[in-house]
Amino acid sequence: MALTASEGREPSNGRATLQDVADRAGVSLTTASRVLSDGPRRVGTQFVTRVNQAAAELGYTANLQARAVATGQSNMVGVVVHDIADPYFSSIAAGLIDVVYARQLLACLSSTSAGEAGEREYVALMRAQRARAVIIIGSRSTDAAMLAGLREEIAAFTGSGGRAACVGQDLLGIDTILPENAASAQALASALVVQGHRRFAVLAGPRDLLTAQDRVVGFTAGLAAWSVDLDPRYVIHGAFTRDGGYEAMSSVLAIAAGAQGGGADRPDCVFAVNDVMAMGALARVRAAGLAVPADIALAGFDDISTLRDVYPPLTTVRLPLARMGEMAASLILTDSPAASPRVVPVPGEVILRESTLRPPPRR
Amino acid sequence: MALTASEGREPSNGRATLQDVADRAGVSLTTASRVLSDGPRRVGTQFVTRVNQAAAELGYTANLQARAVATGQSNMVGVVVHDIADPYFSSIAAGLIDVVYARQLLACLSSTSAGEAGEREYVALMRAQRARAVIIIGSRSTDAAMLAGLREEIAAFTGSGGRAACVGQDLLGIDTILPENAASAQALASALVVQGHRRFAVLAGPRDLLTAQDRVVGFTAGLAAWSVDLDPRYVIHGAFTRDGGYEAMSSVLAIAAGAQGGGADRPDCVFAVNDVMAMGALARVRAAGLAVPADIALAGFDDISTLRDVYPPLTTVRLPLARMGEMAASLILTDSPAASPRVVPVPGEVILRESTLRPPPRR
DNA sequence: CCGATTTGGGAAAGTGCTTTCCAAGATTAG
DNA sequence: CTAATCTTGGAAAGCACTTTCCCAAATCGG
Repeated sequence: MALTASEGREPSNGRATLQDVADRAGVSLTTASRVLSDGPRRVGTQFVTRVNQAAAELGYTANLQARAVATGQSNMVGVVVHDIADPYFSSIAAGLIDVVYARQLLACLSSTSAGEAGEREYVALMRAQRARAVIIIGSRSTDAAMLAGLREEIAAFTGSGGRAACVGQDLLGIDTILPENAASAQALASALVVQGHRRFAVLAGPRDLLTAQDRVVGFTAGLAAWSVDLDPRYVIHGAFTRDGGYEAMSSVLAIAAGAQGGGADRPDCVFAVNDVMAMGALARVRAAGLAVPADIALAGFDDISTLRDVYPPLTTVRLPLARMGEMAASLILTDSPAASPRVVPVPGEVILRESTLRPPPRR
Repeated sequence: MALTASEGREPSNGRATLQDVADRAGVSLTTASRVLSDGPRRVGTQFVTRVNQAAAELGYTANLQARAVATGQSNMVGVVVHDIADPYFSSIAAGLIDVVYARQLLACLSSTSAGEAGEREYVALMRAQRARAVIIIGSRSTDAAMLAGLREEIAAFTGSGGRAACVGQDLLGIDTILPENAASAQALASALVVQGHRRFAVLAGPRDLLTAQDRVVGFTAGLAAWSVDLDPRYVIHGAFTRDGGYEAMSSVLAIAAGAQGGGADRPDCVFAVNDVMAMGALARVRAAGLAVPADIALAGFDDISTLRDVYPPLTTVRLPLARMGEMAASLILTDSPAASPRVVPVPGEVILRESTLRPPPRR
């Protein structure tokens, strides 16, 4: 009783402080700090053990926030993602987080899914947190005002010493991992033409989403290179989601049915600008009583791993998503920022599978 | 020239501090703080405007780390996830992050995928960060030592004022969102028996993963209720992944082929303890030249949204994943911890689709 | 064996913020 | 018209750390 009282109050609330450790070890705050924060300064062995023991007994853990304030540098990396439930984003994020965590840093995710202005807001938050870096994953829209706002916020962030990188479009003037959407879509188009397809439809995603745009443009160029026309009526815009793909496919079928010739005009190959949309389109095709690829061929983009075993196997463009996340993380974790923003192109790989196989000509 | 020099150095490095703002506004640090951190204390209007203007001119943003140190409470919530690229986890995380972010908090994700001791390590990190709460998503293994270590760390965390919750197994003695794995698997088993299936195989996942265990146990119980035997040879353990499902299905086919009767013994229905494994199994079945459900029926668990359009549509158990994430977040964001840990059971819904349809008897 | 250098502990000054406490001036009540 | 209360600005004391600076003791070279 008397002993515990005189020994000074151990913080039973659980929040042991460095001072508590120092007191218990009978050393100065300074010494305790030196022992527990592996700095360059050496401390005598008997003190080291005493401090360590005291820390262990008190269950002490350094307050990293306070440390960050004192040292002026934090261990936080912000990750801006539209929708972490989307396999595209979550795959990239997974690669990213692995690298970040391996470097003893802390990855904080935003969910911008709700508000679109959320990106900017989150970067601002990261600045307030004095985060070490921020990584923005995902496609930029073409909304100039929003883009300008985001750029401004990023400038403020980097201006106050933070690093920034982006996976997607090279629009922010920062280090960027840039999937070659257009080139890959073009290659895909070529491959499909070679397979024998001629009448195409494109489920083009949102009109203002650059990634989607690039893929459409590349695809169109690929067709053009083979002198294959793409009927503009068959470029259907919609959401970048499963339902978007479903709806857009509905439109394709409706247009085909409405055209003279009673459907003879129907495209023989549909390109959905991402795999998730392709799945929606597939569902719609089946709902119409048609089969892929027998009645209509279908191709996607991204090669989402969860969808690699679907039937029919989906022709698509493989992007090394996890690798892209790792690359982004590596970019901002290099010692010093490059003089000018680096842009790392990431090629996609056309993967031809059954979903675009030309059916043998009917006898 | 003279002016700028005499006015005092504006921090051109971008890191404006509250003191800078106060100086520029010609007020005390205290007043600036009161204006910029909406406390209860009122400040005269002319000072408010002056401080705000100064802050705007300097591009000042409060250092949240410092604020956290000063106030003693942070805005961080740690989320422990095995593999964010797994749609099961990412769906839960999405719901979680939405709620967390809506409450102006910061969600930090771990990636435990690498090391299994990572969970404990991350909780420790969260304690060091003085995080407000930690949420552990995912199945616990039965490794007693590891579990004890994690519990210990969580105790330290809650002991120092943090909140903790868990989505998955009720093993940590904290608030838990508990999917009714066993009951749902049991219901699934019943439904499958009603559909006419009799000879079952179970792709059981890792032996030491409780979620997997529960599903197996529930499924077995469901069969037993109908006096349907489950041949123990057909309970195949393996990884909780697509490849695990593929391998396990290989074993099933091998056993069936090896049995006397030349495959007549083959199960007519296979239950994979999660959807991702079911996809792997599906791939294996197809590789064997068999069809689902014509030759063999297949059921999964989770109803992963990305897989809702696969062919054949997968019989499964739907868990409201995003909702579960939201619930978990809500649990730890309530004002005060409950006296005893709350356990919120979440029922699953059996969803019968084509993958388990009994083929019409052959003529 | 003595001056020069190293070693290592501690006091104190930051780090960027909040919050308590104090003291003037402005209101209000009686 | 004075005493009692509000207001409201600022000085200073935290918060939990790191780090600089100082100084005593120990080591070392010649």
